[in-house]
Amino acid sequence: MLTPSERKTLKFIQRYCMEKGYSPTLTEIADGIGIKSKGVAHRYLKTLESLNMVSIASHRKRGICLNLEAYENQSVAPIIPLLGRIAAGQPIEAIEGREEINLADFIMNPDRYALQVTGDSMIEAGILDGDTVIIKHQNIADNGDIIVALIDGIEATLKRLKKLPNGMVILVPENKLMEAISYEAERIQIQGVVVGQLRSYQ
Amino acid sequence: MLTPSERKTLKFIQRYCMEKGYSPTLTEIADGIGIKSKGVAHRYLKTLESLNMVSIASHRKRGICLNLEAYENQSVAPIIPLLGRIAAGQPIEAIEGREEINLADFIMNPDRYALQVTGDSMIEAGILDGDTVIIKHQNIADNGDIIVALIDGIEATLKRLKKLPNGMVILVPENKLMEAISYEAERIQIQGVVVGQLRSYQ
DNA sequence: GTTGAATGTTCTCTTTTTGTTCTCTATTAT
DNA sequence: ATAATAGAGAACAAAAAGAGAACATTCAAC
Repeated sequence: MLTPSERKTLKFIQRYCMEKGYSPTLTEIADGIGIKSKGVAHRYLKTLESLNMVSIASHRKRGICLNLEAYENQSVAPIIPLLGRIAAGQPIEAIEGREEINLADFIMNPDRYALQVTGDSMIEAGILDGDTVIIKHQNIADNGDIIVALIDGIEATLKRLKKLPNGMVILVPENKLMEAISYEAERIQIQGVVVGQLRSYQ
Repeated sequence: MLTPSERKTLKFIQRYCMEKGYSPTLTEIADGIGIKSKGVAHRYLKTLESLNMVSIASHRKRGICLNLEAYENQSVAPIIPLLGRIAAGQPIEAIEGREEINLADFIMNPDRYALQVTGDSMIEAGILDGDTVIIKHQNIADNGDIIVALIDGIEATLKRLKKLPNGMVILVPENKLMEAISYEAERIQIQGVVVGQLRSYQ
């Protein structure tokens, strides 16, 4: 298991390579992880090499190579570097403070589960056919929440919730081609609320 | 059987490891379970070790390792149950075979990073303002891929790629209100391809 | 080629942080 | 009373972190 400093070193190299396309020098590593001694940086690098996390071309400058397979096994926490913010017409803008995303935040709670979405009823809310939604299991929801609703105890559907003062409930699809339908509150059972959404393009 | 304090210690370690990817120090454990003495934390740890709940690398810092039995109680891997498929107008349909999603599979690769999206240029592809996209770092892409493009080495943008036979490149936004713009291939540098997307509603 | 600056390698040393082992006290249930 | 559980904290051992010097090698400019 890596020490925090070694981990920091690995992260720095990973990030550096990602951004620049070539590996950093020892001095840059030292600087990047906030120390002054390149000798120390070299020691960390040697540890990473002995663990097969990186390969080092001896004496070559910028000769560090990330070893992909070993890295995969090692990464226990679902953490991915967050490089910045992208907006049309601007350079990628760095984000202060938060430098990585922890997917565990998505699912830390045991009352979450996933559903795969079929159909286009929520397409204008950015939930497409084939997407996966993360549901938090709960029986009540607020106006405007996207919920998993069970109608008459049989049909399940993903819709935006709208509660009316007169006790009626409207399930609103996010698709111009479909119509919102209203029900008596007793017919609708809330099974959960959408707290996340993910899509894979692979 | 575990005493309440020992259970609390184990839970804390599980949670810590999942979030950070490495084990806590004794002081952190003490702090995490609400006591002041790291000596006491060490005693609990020793009990957990004798019960084979954890392994401890002697004298190593952050050398705690959760054992399998301990894992089983509470999932430490970034796994979330996939309950089924939801379609409007039908009961939730169970999915055969794959009953859980491992978020690590989803994105964990050393050549992946995340970017936060600003703007509405890809809204019709289901990528909304504020979403996070997972980028795979590569310099070539296929027609139809959604890419991070660097224009003239300065501007970064997220667009769908369209390559023309005459060497021109068109960056196509997925928004009716915006126009596709074509460039000479030399002006466009591909920084990566979108392989995933996620959104949090919290 | 030669040369020199930049970079990689190998050390020794010190400081800081963390793990380990104690002893002592308090509380609670049997 | 006794045993089990909880906690505080001191004292020491060991690992990790860091500084920095000295030397080796590379690589690009000349």
